[in-house]
Amino acid sequence: MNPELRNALLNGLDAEDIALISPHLVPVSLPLRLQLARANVPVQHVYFLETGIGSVVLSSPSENPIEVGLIGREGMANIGVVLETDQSPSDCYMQAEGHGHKVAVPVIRDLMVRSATFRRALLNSAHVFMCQIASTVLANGRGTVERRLARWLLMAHDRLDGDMLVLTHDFLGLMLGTRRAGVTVALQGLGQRGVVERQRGRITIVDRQALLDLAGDYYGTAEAEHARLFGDPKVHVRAG
Amino acid sequence: MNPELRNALLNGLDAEDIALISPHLVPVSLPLRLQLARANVPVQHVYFLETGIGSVVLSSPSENPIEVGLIGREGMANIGVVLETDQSPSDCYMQAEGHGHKVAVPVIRDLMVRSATFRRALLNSAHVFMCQIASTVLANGRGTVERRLARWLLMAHDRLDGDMLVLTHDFLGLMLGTRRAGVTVALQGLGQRGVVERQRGRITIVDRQALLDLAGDYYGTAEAEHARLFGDPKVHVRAG
DNA sequence: TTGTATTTGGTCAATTTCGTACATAACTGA
DNA sequence: TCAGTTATGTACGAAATTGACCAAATACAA
Repeated sequence: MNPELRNALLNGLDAEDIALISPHLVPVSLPLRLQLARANVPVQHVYFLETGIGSVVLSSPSENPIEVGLIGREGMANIGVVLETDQSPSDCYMQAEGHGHKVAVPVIRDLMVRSATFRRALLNSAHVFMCQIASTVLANGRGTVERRLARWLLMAHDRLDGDMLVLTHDFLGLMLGTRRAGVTVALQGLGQRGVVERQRGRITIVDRQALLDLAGDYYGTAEAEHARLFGDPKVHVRAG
Repeated sequence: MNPELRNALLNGLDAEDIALISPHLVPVSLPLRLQLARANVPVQHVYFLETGIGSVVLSSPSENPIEVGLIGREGMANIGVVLETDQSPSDCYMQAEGHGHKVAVPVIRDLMVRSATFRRALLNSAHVFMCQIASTVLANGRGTVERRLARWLLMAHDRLDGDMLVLTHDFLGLMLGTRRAGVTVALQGLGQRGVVERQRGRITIVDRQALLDLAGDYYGTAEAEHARLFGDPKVHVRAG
C-alpha cells in the first residue's frame, strides 16, 4: 500500500486507516538498548518498528531476566496498550538497532474506537504475539540449548534485512535463559556444521534450512498465525 | 454485585454491563477433559468459569504438548475471541471439573463494540493471561522441577475451593513439561517437608506459605496484574 | 472376590546443563 | 604501541534431568 511503511501492521491497513494514523506517526530512530518500556511504569507511546528488533524481557527482583518475545517489523512494541492497560510487568528494549514510528497512547486509544479494521489489526497482532510467547513456553520447557538457539536465530533472522546478527554470546545466554558458555558451545556446533559463521560479536546465518530442521516445531506456530491473519508473505519471506 | 456470579470478570462488571450480558449467559457444567477449544479450529463460545480449572495447552505434531496457562474463575477460556480471531494454535480443556457460563462468539463481539467498560474488562483479562504465559516462560526457562511444581500448585490452588487437587503425577508431568518420575520425586520432597499430602490420584496443599517461598518470583506477577486491574481480593484471596 | 488397569515408588546409566573458573583472542582508546 | 576492556574458548566437577525400566500399591469392574 504505502511503500514507505515496511511495518506489516501498518502496511496491511486500508487507505482509510492509513489516512487516520499517518498524521500521528512520529519517525524515531531506535538505537541499541533503547528502552521502549519499563516494567510497571506507564508507557507514553507504542512503536511500530520498520527495522531492528525489540526484546520483551521479564525480570524479577531475585532472578535473572529472561526474554519472553521478539518484536520486529511484523508488529509493534507495547502491545499492552492495545489491551487497555498502560503498564506491564515486562521491560522492552531494542536489541538490534533500527528505526520506526511511535504513536502516542491516546491516539491509539482513539483510533481503536473509531476504526473497526484498525482495532482488528492491533488485536490480531496481540494474538500473534501471544502465540509467540506460548511457543517460547514450549521451547524453554522442553528444548535443549541448541534447539532454543536455533529457534531464536530464526526469529531474529526473520526480522533482519541481512543474515548477520550483532550480539554477544553473553547476551544470547541472557535471552535464552542459559549460561553464556552453553551458548558458545552450541554455536561452535552450528559453526562446525556450516550452519552459521561466527565472528567476535556477530553471527552470520549461512544455512537457514538447517536451523529450521533443528528448531522443528518450536518455530513456525506464531509465524503461521501471522500469515493467516495478515497474509503478508513479504514480511515473513523466509518463514514461507 | 451479582452473588450468583463468582467469575471475577463478570462480577467486576457494572450493573449495566451485567444487564447486557446476562440474557446470553448459558450455564454449563464443565466435566473433566471437556475440550473448550481445539487447536486451529474456530470456536463457537467463550467460557466464563465459576469453578474448575481449564488448561491451555500447546501441542505440535512431533512434540509432547506443554501447558501454556491455567484458567479459572478469574478469567475466561478462549481469550483469542477477544483478540478478534476465532481460532488459535492451542488446545484448551478442563483439567479440574467445574461449571460456568458459555457465551456465543457473536454476542461477545457485539458487546465489545457496544460497551467500552465490557471491552476493557475483556482486554485487561487478556493482558493478565499474557502475563501469566510470560511468567511460565520464566519458570520453564530457569526453574527446577520443584520450583515449577510449586508455582503450578499455587496457581491451581488459587482456582480451587478446597486444598485438594485431583490429578496424577503423569498429568502433572505433561503440564510442566517434565518426566512423570521427576514429578513423583519432587512431590516426595514436598511431602517429607510437610508442604503437601499425597494420596493416590490427589494432592492436598498443607503449607501454602512454603510453596510461596519455593516458587519465589515465578509466582505472583500475573496475580499482581490481576489485582491491579480487577482489584477483587475475593478471587485471589490466597494470593493477597 | 478376583483379575485388570492405573498410579506411584524406585532404580540405573546416560545426557544435559550448571557454576565457576581461567586463558586466549580481539577490539578500543589513550 | 600498550594497557585496558570485552568477547570467546575451554575445562572441571557437581547438579539436575532424562529415558527406560520394573515392582508395589491402589482403585475399579466383572
